[in-house]
Amino acid sequence: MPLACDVIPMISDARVLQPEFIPNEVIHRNGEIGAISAALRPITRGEQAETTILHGPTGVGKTCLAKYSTQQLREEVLDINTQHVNCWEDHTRFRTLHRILDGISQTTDIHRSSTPKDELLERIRDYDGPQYVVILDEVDQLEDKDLLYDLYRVSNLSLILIANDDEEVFANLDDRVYSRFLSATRIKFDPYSLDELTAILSARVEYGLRDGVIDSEGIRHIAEAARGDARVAIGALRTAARNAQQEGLTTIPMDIIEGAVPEAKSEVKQKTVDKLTADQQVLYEIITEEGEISPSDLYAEYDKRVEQPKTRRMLRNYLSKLEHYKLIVSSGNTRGRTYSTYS
DNA sequence: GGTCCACAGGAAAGATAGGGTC
DNA sequence: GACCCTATCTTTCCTGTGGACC
Repeated sequence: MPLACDVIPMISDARVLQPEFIPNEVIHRNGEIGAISAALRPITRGEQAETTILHGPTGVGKTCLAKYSTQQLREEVLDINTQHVNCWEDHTRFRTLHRILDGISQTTDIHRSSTPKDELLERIRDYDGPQYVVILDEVDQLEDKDLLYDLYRVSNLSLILIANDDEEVFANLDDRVYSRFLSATRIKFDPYSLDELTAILSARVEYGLRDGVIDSEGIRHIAEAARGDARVAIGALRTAARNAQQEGLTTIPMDIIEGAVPEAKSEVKQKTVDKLTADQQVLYEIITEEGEISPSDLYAEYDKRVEQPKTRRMLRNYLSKLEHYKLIVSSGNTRGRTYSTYS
């Protein structure tokens, strides 16, 4: 086996293997791209775009396509602003508004402690610059859904909303807000088929790895194991390439590919776990260890492990968050309820 | 059928943290 | 440094639901 220092690096462009990479050409989503472009087209005439809702399971390219479409728009329209807001991280009204203002450089004199959130909205309302496209990713995590109504009414501002389940987003909206979004363009994203995922991976291999590093059988194996989730597939490809390179190999053998798939799935899950608070992580840890556990046992075990335990009500909030992000799953009602890990 | 109890989740109030102003 | 204001987090209180038991 050649030493690592003797071999040419197999990764020619690591950016291509990153989950946040937006390719120059998106394949197998022509229908969805067309629908988003049509919704955004009014912007080319200086008008507000139609509100667009992208929904579907994780890893099907919703965020990628939203960003890709706004990039394409930037090439067509000289004067335009865009901003991506992750509502998991910026889930409060203040933070979301702050992030939106950040996209038009209006946050230098805004302070959490002294600027009322009403003033943030006023600033956005007063915005009279070029058309502004805001992508609200994971919009179902937004605490104050009335904000959608407020943003909807801002001229020069167009919304692209991204969620796993569009019904969940609008389930608890009052009629006034709900009616505004009835006419929005809704685009459903289905999981990629095996052939589609294979083609996506092949494109990444072509631009990200040196020739002959991985064969078509290896690519197809990753695509099969990813089960329609491009995020897992690209992660597995990245992991396999990295592991093979660390071993000083010039190609990626099948045993490394097979090991990379569960590792990539674990990495995807770990990224979500890392975003949890310490208390949320303790709950997740207990459920992972126990496999299946009743609420009362879970609360008791949590109390044992934490110095300053939160109230049961707070833990229920945490648990619903864990469930929403498919880290855990609950089954049964009232007394028969249990929590278990998501498989 | 009535009662009890575990549980989920909404609403409102309280506590806390961070930063500005004087 | 004390006070004030604000966003955010947490707790408290409450209601509704559904299974278990008599």
